[in-house]
Amino acid sequence: MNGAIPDVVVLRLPLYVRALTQLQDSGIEVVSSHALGDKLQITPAQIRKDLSYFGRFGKQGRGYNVGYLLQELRTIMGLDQEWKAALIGIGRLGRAIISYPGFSREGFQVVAIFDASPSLVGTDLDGVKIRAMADLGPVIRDLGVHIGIVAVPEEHAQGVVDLLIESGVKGILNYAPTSPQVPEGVWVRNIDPVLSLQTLTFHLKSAEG
Amino acid sequence: MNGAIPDVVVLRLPLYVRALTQLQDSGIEVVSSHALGDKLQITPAQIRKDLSYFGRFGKQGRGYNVGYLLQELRTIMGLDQEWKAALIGIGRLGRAIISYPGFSREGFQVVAIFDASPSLVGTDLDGVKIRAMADLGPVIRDLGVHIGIVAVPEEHAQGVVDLLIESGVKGILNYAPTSPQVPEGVWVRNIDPVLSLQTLTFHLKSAEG
DNA sequence: GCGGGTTAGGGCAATTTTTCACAATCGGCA
DNA sequence: TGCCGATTGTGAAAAATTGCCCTAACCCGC
Repeated sequence: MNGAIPDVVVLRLPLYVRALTQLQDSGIEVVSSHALGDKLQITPAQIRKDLSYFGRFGKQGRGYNVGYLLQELRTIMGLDQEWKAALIGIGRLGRAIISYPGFSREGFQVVAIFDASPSLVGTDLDGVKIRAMADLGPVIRDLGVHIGIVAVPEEHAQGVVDLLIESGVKGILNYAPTSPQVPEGVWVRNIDPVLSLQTLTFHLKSAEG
Repeated sequence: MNGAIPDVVVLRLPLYVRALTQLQDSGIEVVSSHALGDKLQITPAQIRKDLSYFGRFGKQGRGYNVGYLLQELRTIMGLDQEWKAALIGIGRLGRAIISYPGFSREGFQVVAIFDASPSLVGTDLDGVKIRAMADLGPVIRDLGVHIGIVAVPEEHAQGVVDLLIESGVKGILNYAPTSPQVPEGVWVRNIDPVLSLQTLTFHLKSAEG
């Protein structure tokens, strides 16, 4: 076993956490790879293989203890700690993001907001001060921000990403409709519902024809 | 060559369309697989192989004509037509979705909104009437809705998905934090920024330790 | 305690996906 | 016109991912 975990596996881990949390909320204490697979439409073998990258969490003849596995996975993924994020761009999209309760509920706290518009800088939003882009580097370092959430127009996205990386940020959640280039050691996840819709239409069109 | 296109390929097609559109807007008329790969951080070989599933669009020694390839890809993906979507759930998230201009700009039109709250039913939002859940089936069939956008709380998501499928919808964009189960022939794409953040923290944690 | 039924873990095979390598072809230029 | 550098398209190789299957372990009921 070498230390590297395939990215396809990493992408599935949050699904496991989410499903296990649902099971826990329903009062279910034990789950088999088969039952979990049914829930997620993933084969039991794949779930067992994925988990085996990190250790042995199950018991033969019984399955996995939901609470235990959940706790282990949360630790593995670093979800047992708070993560500080900075939001860049507070237009319509940025406002929707900041008012979305899901982030803080899951341990992601937006501790700083940046925007290029001078009229907004200095005002407050949900108790977080809106700051000037020029202050991005120092503020991110002072506050110990781990993650940048990019919600600026496409044409500014790469510049903002570069700034974030320069300031030491290693993880970026990008809502701009573009694929930012980043160096080794920086991770980006892109959120673009339009791309998802477009993969849907491909299938819809294929099914019709 | 059999007709089935791997899903990994389908997931990349919209990236190509997006990048080509950017190139076109910059007035660039020809692009090589290498240049396109640089932009998207995809290897040139992979781009060529992906495109070769659908035909031969390039010229040796020169590359791809941006406008031509874009048009071909848009046709292949069905982006040369309008797609009708129904939004289910008009809470905070649903409002953000309806006010997002990116959908209509890309040819996706929200022609119906449904919500379970009686106080909202009958009112208007951006010129689209909010309707009762009980009307979902008939309205979807009457209006010829292709895609359902699910923005209801997690506990209602599966039920709404089932309703949509029953009404003949074959493509679903799901914003609820859960993995709905669907039969063969129905396609779902899930949007959950929290999952993306959690894959980021895994890498961030690994990099630190 | 014992036996039957169940299920994890892990090696290995099958499949899928990516990358390589090269012949064929194109445009431009002398 | 004919050569040269560049780039595609594609079969084959390599790598990655998934699925299969068997063994060992565990629970439960008796």
